[in-house]
Amino acid sequence: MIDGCRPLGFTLRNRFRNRFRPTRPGPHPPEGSSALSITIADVAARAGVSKTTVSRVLNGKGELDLRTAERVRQVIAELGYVPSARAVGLARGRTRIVGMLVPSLTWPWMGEVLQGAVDVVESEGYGLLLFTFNRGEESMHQFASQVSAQSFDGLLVIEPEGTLTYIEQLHARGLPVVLIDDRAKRPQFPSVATTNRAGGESAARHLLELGRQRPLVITGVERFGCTHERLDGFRDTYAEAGIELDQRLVFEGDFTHESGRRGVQHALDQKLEFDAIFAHNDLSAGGAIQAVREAGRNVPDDVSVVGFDDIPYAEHTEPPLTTVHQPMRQMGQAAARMLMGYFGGTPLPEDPQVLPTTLVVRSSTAPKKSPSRSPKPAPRHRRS
Amino acid sequence: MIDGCRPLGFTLRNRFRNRFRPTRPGPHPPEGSSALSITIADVAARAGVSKTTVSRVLNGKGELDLRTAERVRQVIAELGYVPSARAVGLARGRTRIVGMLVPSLTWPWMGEVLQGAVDVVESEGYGLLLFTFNRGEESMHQFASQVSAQSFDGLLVIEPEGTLTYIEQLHARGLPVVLIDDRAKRPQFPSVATTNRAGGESAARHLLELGRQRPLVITGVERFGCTHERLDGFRDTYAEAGIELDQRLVFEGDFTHESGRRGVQHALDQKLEFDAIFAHNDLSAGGAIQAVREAGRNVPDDVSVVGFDDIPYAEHTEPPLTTVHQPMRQMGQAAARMLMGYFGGTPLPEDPQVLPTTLVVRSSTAPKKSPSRSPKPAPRHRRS
DNA sequence: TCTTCCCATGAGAGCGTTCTCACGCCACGA
DNA sequence: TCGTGGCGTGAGAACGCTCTCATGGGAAGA
Repeated sequence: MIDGCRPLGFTLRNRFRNRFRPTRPGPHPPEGSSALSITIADVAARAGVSKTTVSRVLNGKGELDLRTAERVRQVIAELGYVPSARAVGLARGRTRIVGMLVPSLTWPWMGEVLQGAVDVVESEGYGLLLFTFNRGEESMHQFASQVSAQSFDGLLVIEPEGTLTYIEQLHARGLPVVLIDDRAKRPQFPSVATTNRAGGESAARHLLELGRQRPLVITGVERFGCTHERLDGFRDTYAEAGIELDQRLVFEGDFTHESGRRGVQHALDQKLEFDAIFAHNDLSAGGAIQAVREAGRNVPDDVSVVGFDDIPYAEHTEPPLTTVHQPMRQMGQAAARMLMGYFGGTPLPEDPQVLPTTLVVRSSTAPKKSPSRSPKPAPRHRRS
Repeated sequence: MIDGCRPLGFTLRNRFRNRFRPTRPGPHPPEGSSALSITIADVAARAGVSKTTVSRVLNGKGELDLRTAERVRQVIAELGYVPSARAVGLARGRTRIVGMLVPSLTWPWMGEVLQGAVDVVESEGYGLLLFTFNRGEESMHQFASQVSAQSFDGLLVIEPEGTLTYIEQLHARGLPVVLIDDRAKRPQFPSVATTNRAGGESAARHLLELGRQRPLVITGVERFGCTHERLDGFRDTYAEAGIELDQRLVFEGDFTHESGRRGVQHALDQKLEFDAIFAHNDLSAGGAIQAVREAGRNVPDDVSVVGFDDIPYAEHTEPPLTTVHQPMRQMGQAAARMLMGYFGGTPLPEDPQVLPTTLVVRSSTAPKKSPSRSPKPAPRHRRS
């Protein structure tokens, strides 16, 4: 009666079942008519046991006779039965779905984070439900209503600007939330972050080692915490080497390619000397490189450039960009793992889990070649 | 008894309800004890009507007294009630979730497609459940089981290589599927595609208009349909202008930056003349540009370069890349809209919906400057 | 005034699971 | 011989909705 195509749980009849609901013959389909889709009851009947027993086999709970279990398992395989996610969700009160809220999907490093999160979530048999903040207020409403509808068990979030308070409320009200923190916000709930400050430091150290004493800094958006952390780390490291950053050489950018160009242009217009650039992301670093070259100066010799993020683009600038790698994929993974761990019983850590940045040296940086002013190529801080 | 924090549907008690299940006092919670989460029954009780009536108000079905409806609506607002997605799903037999299966999330244009799909899906009040093929066989198993569990109502898919047959099976068995076709596969089910052939043609026409008579072609992966379509369109257009492509100038690439460099290198090594390059994607176009420049030739004057895709990187190559724009976001939107339409009653179209590519002219192409051989700068096909 | 019909509403089955209890059976010890 | 206890199993409530079918009351028609 029931054959071949069952394992997928979709049959043509099933598909139309609720849309073009046929008049039902009665409360129960006539004895012996084919089931619309295999349920636990079908398995139970065929195996000659109760639904309870089948459920026990499925979930490995309770003690049951080995032979019974084996028989049930066989029937399950035969029929290709898979429990309905909807029904399990309702009965258990959980969906085995985690939500993920992101500001936009088109940011250059977003794919990495997403991939990291998806990998972990999937490998635990969970699903990843995606939400974006692309349509502003309306997006937020949609999202809020999905939260209320309890469509998912936990939330991974890269904060859309200005929604932190709302997310904090969700957390306070019991929704497990893990923030993937790209802006150094340090929220009142579990999060995964990276070492922005140490990243700035490593950029500075690298440039100092190359003998670069007058760096131009093209920052990120001023209101983001990460901008300050990156700048502070950079500035302090230079200060430790006895070099105070020239305030005129700190240019506020906005993470765009264009702002990198503008930063360089500005310095050039003001006739400010600089032998290096630290840009707060790769896009603006790329813009900076182009502007420098168009001004007839060489990268990396005249001006060495360091970026931040290490997006794929960084490999393809001319010359390939030395940059501070942010472990975006790992952050996605870590956040997802935290949430999975929580579902498994491990409490969520209060403190942010911080993953280290690493400096990736490519060809946009090089030692300063015996400049006319300073007789020694080796920078001061390396004398020991 | 019920206050403040309810609208979100999450309370601390609710959260632990099933995990650390407390011994229940009995089959029903004691009379008057606070509900764990507001249900339709709570609303019904408070409004002095039956669950049925509340349901009718929610879904706008059936005829009901205006005042009753108003009263119910008010109670719903007061309590901040939102129907449980799980329960609705079970009762209706649908989840209001669409699945989306993609090979990888880190491809440069994937974010665009995803964003397009998410936007449409969200605006219809659906959710998007994301699956990737990143972990090969295992991914596919996970995915298959979610399909069987009927976790979603329909599927948007960018085909992970080699899974077309499987997807076709799903479709045949009644799962609504729309393919976002990035490789010109022309499957046996609804899909959204783009004009690869016309894209190749427009690239050729543009180069011909610029007087470029010896183009080097760096193709995509040979086994992809899109590679052939792009090449055929390009070749045929040149043929129409009376120029047969030199077979030695057709280099098989693999869509990587590196393969673009290799293509140019190869032609250079073979001492083959060329005054233009048509690369089958932007990444390889970028690599090609760099190789050309490193060989001491100028882009666009000595060699004009046209790419394909129009990913963000194309704006930032040096010089900015002229390329054939693929409407990835629109494709995502169109596919999602098809599926939404189907849920609304419109049947899925049999034929692929084809969205046009457009040529985006930037600075990597320029008219050929009075070359020594040909006295006329204007290409032949423009004489009319 | 008595039907007839429709409109607004309610009771409750059903969706496909999980989980709580209860029960029957058998071995074992007294 | 009769408890006693544990193991394997089953009945059926609960999860929170939707939807079918039944019903009561009033307006309209005879």
